[in-house]
Amino acid sequence: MSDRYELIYDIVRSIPHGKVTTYGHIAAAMGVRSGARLVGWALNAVAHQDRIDIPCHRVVNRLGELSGSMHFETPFVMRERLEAEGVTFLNRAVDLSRHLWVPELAP
DNA sequence: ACTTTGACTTGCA
DNA sequence: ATGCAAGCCAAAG
Repeated sequence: MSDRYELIYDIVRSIPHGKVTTYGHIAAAMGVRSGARLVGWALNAVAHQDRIDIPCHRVVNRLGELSGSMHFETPFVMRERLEAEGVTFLNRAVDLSRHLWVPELAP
């Protein structure tokens, strides 16, 4: 497990309640140019492991779509969780203009 | 050790 | 506006 993973976990865990962020922003926050795929891998590893303390449902792609929803038990649980937190949806994507949260740069 | 793929993003055609 | 290709890091075959 690399340090980048821990950094990803830390950032994802830092997402405020009712907010969402994107893979690209997380990757950019951790200093990687386009490590968005790493974020996806990290979350996948997280989902497969016991790191359920990480709100992976608050991580969406740049369009606000729940790309990872299909990796949950059911594609609906992710959206329901977000809606339960007060996140509004525009059709199939999160209203990023209202709920997008940009992580701070981590040195 | 090398190749392929993935919960992504950006750029060019 | 839509489609294909490249770039990035890490894990699995």
